[in-house]
Amino acid sequence: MPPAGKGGRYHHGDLRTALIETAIGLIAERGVRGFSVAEASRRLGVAVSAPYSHFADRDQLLAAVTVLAYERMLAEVRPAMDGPRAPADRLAAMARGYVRFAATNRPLFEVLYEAGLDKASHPEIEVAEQPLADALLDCVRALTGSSDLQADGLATAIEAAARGFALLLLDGDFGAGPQAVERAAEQAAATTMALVEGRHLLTGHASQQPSHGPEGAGHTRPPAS
Amino acid sequence: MPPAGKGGRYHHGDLRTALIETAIGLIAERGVRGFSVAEASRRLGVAVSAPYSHFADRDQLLAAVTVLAYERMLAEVRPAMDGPRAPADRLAAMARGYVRFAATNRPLFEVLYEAGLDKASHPEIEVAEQPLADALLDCVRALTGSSDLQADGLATAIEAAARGFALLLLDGDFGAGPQAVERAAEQAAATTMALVEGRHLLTGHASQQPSHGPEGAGHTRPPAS
DNA sequence: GTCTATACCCGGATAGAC
DNA sequence: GTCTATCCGGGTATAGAC
Repeated sequence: MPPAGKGGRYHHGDLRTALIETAIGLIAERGVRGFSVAEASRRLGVAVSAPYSHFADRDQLLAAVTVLAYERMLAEVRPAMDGPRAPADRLAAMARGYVRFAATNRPLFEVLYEAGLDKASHPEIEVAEQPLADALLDCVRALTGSSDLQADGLATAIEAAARGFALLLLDGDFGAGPQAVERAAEQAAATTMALVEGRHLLTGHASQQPSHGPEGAGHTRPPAS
Repeated sequence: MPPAGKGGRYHHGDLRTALIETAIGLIAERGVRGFSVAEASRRLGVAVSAPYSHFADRDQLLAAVTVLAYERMLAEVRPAMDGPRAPADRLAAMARGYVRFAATNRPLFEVLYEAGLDKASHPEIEVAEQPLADALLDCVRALTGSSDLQADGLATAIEAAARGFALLLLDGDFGAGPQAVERAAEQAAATTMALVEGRHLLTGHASQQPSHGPEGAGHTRPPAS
């Protein structure tokens, strides 16, 4: 998205898009918590009030970034599913892609889990998330046959491991640089293969029915929205 | 600790400790990002400046909470290591304990990974962290014999998976309530067993030598400190 | 050790002109 | 759609009195 129209003037260009891009850069530098609409405005040379013509509030802007993040992640992971490989290899490739995505799109990965958005108030996010979840489940089911119980357990274990590897990588536990990324990605892939091999041990199931209701215990926190 | 009416200064036996406890409660309600020294002071009925007699700044207070978090986590995980079980079972029990700790000490778990503290400026944190890392490695090595390469790979995979399960649980992906905690903990344990079984596939190694140096790539972010 | 008071900075969000 | 101006709230941290 080049600054549309009049050379570099956002005033009549696509400020909405520019805000999203700038937000990503800002998050890369300061983290989601350090992101502010005011600072984004300053960087774009517009008034601090300008963004509010495009987003109702700060959270709406972050939600838009989140949707973009899921789209890009899907783009990074999808190639893994289209190869003619065996299901197990496809799963390993998805894990690899997930970790690579986290490393090469740090701010986008970060916004997914640290924006603190209330999913109920931002339905677009769940929509954008769905294809990824489906892709994983499809792939797992191709492997476990009709055993839905085992499929859920395996899918959750793979998801947990991949996310864990991504976080360890971003925390610097693998060192820095491109080799670190590849080490982490390969290890995530290998872990996935190991989980596939030992999948007979994973009988548990993760999520309930989408029972969106106020439930029993746990201290829940009021959403940031 | 009710604010003694008005204007009356009243003496805590130990404001420092009270601040740490209050911080935990505050983090439970608002998250690390929502924690502020000012609010903690208000809750304790002391002046906003009082905490600065005990902590140089906000980060020092959070660092103290972090140290406490590692101590409590160690207390929750250690029993898993003392049982007379086989190494594999001990590892599974550690994973189970880790997930349970995350669920029953949410704010402490949160502060570990979201406080955004610069570890270099808070050496106490690394000290408190060490026993945990050692415990895991010892346990893994009892299993893999002298193959340090495989030991590292397995330890990292277990750590990644456990952390992933803990996060999925806290995100609500397992539902709510005590049964959700147990489901997640059991699945983390089962996943650990599966990883042990398939450990021959995990050859990668995670962290370099503790080469604490400014390294190559990656966009690092200036510490919050 | 704790108080009062203060200086200073930042962010979100709105009203109304253009 | 964007600007200017403004209100409002919040946090960090320090100085100096008690």
